Amino acid sequence: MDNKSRATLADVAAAAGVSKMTASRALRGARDVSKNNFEKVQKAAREIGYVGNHLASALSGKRSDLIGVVIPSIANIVFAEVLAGIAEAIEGTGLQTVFGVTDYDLNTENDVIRNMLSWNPAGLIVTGLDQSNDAKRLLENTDIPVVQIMDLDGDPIDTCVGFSHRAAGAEMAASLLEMGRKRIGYIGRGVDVDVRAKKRLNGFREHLSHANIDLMATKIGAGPSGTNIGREMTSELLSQHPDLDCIYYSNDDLAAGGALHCIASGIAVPDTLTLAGFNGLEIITSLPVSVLTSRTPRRDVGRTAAQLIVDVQKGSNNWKKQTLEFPPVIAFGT
Amino acid sequence: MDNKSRATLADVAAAAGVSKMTASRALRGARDVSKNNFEKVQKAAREIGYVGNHLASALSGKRSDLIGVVIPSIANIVFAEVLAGIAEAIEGTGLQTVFGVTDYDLNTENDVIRNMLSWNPAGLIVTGLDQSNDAKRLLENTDIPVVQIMDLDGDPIDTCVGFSHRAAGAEMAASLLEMGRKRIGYIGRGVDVDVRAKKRLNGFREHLSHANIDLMATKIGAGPSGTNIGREMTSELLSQHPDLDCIYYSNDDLAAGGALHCIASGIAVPDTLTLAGFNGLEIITSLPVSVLTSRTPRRDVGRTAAQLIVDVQKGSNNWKKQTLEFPPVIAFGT
DNA sequence: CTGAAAGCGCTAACAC
DNA sequence: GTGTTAGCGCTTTCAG
Repeated sequence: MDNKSRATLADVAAAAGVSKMTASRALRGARDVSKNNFEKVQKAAREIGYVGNHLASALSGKRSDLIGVVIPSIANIVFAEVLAGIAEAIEGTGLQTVFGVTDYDLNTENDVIRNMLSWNPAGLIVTGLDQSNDAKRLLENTDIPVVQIMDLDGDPIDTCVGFSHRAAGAEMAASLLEMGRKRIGYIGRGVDVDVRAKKRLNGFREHLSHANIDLMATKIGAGPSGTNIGREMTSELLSQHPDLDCIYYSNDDLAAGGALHCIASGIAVPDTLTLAGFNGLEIITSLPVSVLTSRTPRRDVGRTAAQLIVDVQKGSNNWKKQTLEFPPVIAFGT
Repeated sequence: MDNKSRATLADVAAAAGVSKMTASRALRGARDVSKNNFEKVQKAAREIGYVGNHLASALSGKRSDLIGVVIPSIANIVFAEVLAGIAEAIEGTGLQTVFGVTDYDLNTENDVIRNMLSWNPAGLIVTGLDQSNDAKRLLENTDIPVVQIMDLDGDPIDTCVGFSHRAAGAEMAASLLEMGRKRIGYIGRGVDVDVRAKKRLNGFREHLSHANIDLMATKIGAGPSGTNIGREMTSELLSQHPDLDCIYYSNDDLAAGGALHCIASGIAVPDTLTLAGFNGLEIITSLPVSVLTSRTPRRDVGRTAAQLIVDVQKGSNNWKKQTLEFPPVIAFGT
C-alpha cells in the first residue's frame, strides 16, 4: 500500500507526443492509427507502466466489461462449477466476473441485483426464475442482456439456460419405479429455501402418485447439505423405517453420505437399498457402491450463459430471447 | 433486454425539487440533510426506480466498492470456500467481489491483476506469494491494500493471511513417523504448477530425511485432483508397492479416493495402511475409515483477509502491513 | 489518420 | 443545511 497516483492516458499521450485520442485509439487496437504512432504509444505505455482505468472507460463508453453473476451460495460446489464454466467462457475476452451471493434469500437477492446493475455490466447471469417481483421488474426494465440459469420451471424474463427440476424429479421417480422400488423414502436439506430442490421433490411425488405410490417416509432438515449430515439423516431414517427399499435425496452429497452409512452398516447398495441423488457430483462416481443420480451439465450451463453475453459484447451476435435446455441424464455413478 | 435509459441522480433531484448534491447526500445517508429533504429524496428515488451508477461514483470518489480476488481455480472447492469466507465478511457492507482465475499460470495471473487494478478496487486479495516479478511490481506500486493469502513461505508484498505449507508438510511427516510409519509413499496431482503443494511435499521430504527415511514411492500426475483419480492412482501405486504402510497425498480428495479404494479392496485403514491428506475437506470426515489430514481454516483466511479491507474502507482502521497466521491442525477426519 | 471539445454520472470542495 | 463549481479519466462526436 504505497502512495503513487497512477499514470493516466494523458501521461501516455504526452510521453508519446500525440493527443489523448490517438493514444486511446492505439491502446485499444490499431484501428485508424498510423503504424508509427501506434508503436510510439505502445512503447510509452509500457515504459510508464500504464494500467488504464476501467471505471472511466466504462462510464464514458456506457457499458462495462463486467459480467454480474448472482448465485445462492458459493460454498456449494455446484455453483462453484457454474462459475468455473463462466470463467472458462470469458477467459481471454477481457471481461471479468462480479458475483453476489443471495443465501437463498429474496431480499438479499434483490439488493445484490440492484448493486450489480449499478456497475452497468455487459450482462447479468442470475440463478433461477423465482426472483421477487421487485427484482423481476428491475431485470425487465434493464437494457442489458439477462440470462437466468439452472431452472426452466416458470416464466423467464429474458434468455434462459438450464433444465426442468420438476421433470428431473419425475424422471428419477420413473427410473426407480422401473427398477421395482416401492418403499421409497426422501431425505432433503434446505428444501424450504431451495426452490429448485422443492420442484424436484414435487415432480418426484407427483410421478409416484400416478403409480399410486406415496413416499413412505421423509426427513427434511434446514441448513446446508453435506456428506456428513447425509450419513446421519440416513442412519436416523433407516432406524425408523428399516423396510425402505429406496431413498431419494435432494442432493448428491447427502446421497454419498447415505452410501457411506450403508457401507459402514453392511447394507447392500443398490440391491437391498437403492440410493438416488441429484447433480452427478464427482464423489458419487468413486464410491465403492452404485448410487443413482441425475447428472446436471452445470459447467456447460455456466459456459453457455456467459458465452451468450460475450457474443453480444463482441458484437458478433444479436441478442434474442431464447431458452436453451440442458437436460440432466440419469445414471448410476459407477 | 429492453431499451430504457436509466434514471440519473439529476432526475431524482428534479423530482424531489432539490439540487443534485442534496439528493446525493440524502441517498448516501442522512448526514447533513434536513429530515424533510431526506424523505423527499428517498421517496422520489423509490418512485422513479433509481438505481445509481457505481461507475460514476467510483470514478469521482477515487475508489470503488469492489474487492478484487485472484485465485488459481474456482472449480477447486478449497478456493470456493475462501470466496465463501470473503462473501461472509463483505455481506451487508455494499462491497462486491470481482474475481479472476489464473489457472496456476503466472502470465494469466499478471493479466488478471492488471485488469483488477484498473477497477480501482477497495482492495486486492491474491492467492500465494509467488507472483511474477512484473506482477509483484504492480502490487508494490499500488496504493490500495493488498492481501496475499493461503501461504506464508516467502516474502510478502504487503499484508499476508495464511499458513506455511512447508511446515504443514513437515508436521504431517512428524505425525506419521510418530505413529511408527516407515514405508511411506506419496501421491500428488499438479504438483508441477501448484507451488503450495510442492512446498508441502518439500517440507514433508525434508522432515523424513532428518529421520533418515526416504519416500519409498511417488506417483505424480498433471491435472486436477479428485476422488476418482485418487482411487486410480492409489490402486496403481499399491500394485507396484504392496508393502507401503502409509501414503501421503497432495490433497484430501485424492486421499478420500485412496480410502475408497482401500474399502473396496479390503485393506485395513489406518492399521495396515495409513492415509494422509491435506485441507480437511468434509468428505474425509464422513468416510467409514479414518484418514489423517491437516485441517486448513480457509474460510477464516478468506473472511479475515476481506475484513481487513472492509475495515480500511469503512475508515475504522488504519492499514498496516502485517502477517496473520492460521496454522492447520493435524487430525484424523473421524 | 488526427485532434479538440463535450460529456458520461457522480462527489469533493467550497461557497452561501 | 443547501447549492454551485470543478473535475475524476476516459470515449464519443465531429471537424480538420
